[in-house]
Order: sequence, then C-alpha cells, then structure tokens
Amino acid sequence: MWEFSTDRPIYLQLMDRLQLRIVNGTYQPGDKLPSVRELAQEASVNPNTIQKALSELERSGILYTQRTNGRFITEDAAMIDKLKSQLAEEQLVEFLKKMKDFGYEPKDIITLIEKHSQETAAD
Amino acid sequence: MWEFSTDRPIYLQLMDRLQLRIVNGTYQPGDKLPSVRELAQEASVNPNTIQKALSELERSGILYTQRTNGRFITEDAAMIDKLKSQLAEEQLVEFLKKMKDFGYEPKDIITLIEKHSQETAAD
DNA sequence: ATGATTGTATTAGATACTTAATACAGCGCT
DNA sequence: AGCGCTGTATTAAGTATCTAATACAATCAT
Repeated sequence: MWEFSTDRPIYLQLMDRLQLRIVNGTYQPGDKLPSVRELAQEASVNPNTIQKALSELERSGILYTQRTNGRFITEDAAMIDKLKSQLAEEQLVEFLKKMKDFGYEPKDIITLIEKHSQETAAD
Repeated sequence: MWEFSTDRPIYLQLMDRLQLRIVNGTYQPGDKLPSVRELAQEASVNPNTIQKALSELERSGILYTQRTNGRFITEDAAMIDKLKSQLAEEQLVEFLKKMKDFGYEPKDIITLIEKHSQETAAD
C-alpha cells in the first residue's frame, strides 16, 4: 500500500516514489508505465493527482508520453544512472546541512552511522 | 532573512527553525522569546502563522507561555539536550532509509561522506 | 468497424494554509 | 488611572491541493 504524509502535497510524494521505482530498477528502461487510472487505483488517489505527478516528472526527461498509448521510461540508461547519483547527492547534501545545524560534523556523523549499522545488524 | 520552501506549510518550516534555535543555543534555557509580532515581522509572515507554529511547539514542552507576559524556553537543559539527540536521530534514520531505497548501504554512505568532506575542506 | 484503453481537459466542491484587519483581557510601568 | 506590551480569538478573502464526475480524440486488438 501507499502511505502519504499529510504535511506535503501528495503529488510531490508521488513524484518521489515513481522516480524511486525508476532509479532502483522496479521500472526498467523502455518499460511501459501502468496507466494513470491503474496507478490512481493502486495509490488510492485521484487520477488527476497521478496525472499531475507524471506530467511534472516528464519535464526532467526520464519519461515520455505516447498520447494515446501510454507512458514509457526512457531507454537512456545513462540518464537514469545520472539521475540516481544526482538524487543521492541531493539527499546527502541536505542531510549534512541539517546535521551541521544541529552541531554534528562529518566525523561525528560517520560515528553515528557506524554505531547505527552495528545495532541494526544485530537483528 | 527567512526563506521558505513553497512545497511545505510555512508553519511547519517555522517550527523546524525555531526548534533549531533552541537546540543549537541561539535561544538559551529560560530565555524569553521574541513576541509573536516581532517574530512575524522578522520572518515576513503573518502573526497568526507564528502563533500556530509556537502553539504547536508548546505541546512538546520545550516552551511555555505566560499569558500576558510572553513565551519562554524551558529551564530544563536536559530536556533540550534530549530533544537535540532525538531530532538528529530522526534525521539520520530518515536519511539512511532514503539512501537504502536508492541502493546505498551504510558503508557506501560513509565513503560518500568522506569524499564529500575532503572536497569541501578544499575551500 | 467496434470496443476498450490511452492521455488529457473541464467543471465543481471540499479542505487546508495564509494573509489581513481587528478586537479583547491581563500584566507591568509610569 | 492610563498606556503599551503580551498572547489569543474572530472574520473574511485568496490560493493551492485534492477529489469527483465527466467528456473527448487517438490508438490498438479483436
């Protein structure tokens, strides 16, 4: 199921998750996406909202539309890889900034991560 | 100046920043906060919006109100420290989750951070 | 050719957020 | 007593988001 936070527009959250499915390979280059109506049903959301998310995503070029046939992932695998690194880099920078505001420098953060990955490895 | 992203309610962003000022020591335990009207002017925002952010923050206990006198930071420094670690932990968990979705494991992330902190240290 | 499916467009209504303009009660200072 | 500050409340208006209910044109499979 799809769960949405209430403190951010749904269409933005949809963009994030669809983008994720593209960069992590759930949708492969050249794949046909589920239709607007299918995705709407899967996410329990209005088709208009899916439409808005997808048409926004299209501006970056990882999707393209065949007007009466459906939407497809780009065949350009390099573009997808690039997008993936770019998104990860954005996450990293944003995270480092926030942590620095809290007073954590990179070395402190690495310590935190090491500690954290030990703890979760104990499962 | 205060800048706000358009993709998230302003009062939530205000909560984040005010909380930050508390945990990073800009506002000290026991300090009197600027008045609703002052903060509104500083952030170029309606007083109602500040009021909403502050009254939400109050529920966590780091603030308290003297009805006709003003708002004050809690004197409980331990509570503030605890809040700080808690907020940092939340950021970390959220970040690790997102990165994992992209296919990055903790060791990969540590590499990224090291690389990143070398680059920015070159400034 | 027909019917189902595709993306897209439009209209209307509900809700949340934000601003603006006021107003009020209580406290402190002069 | 009066003035200015405090948080708080109310009302109205504008905007963005989301849903619902349709509708249409083009494509594809049968």
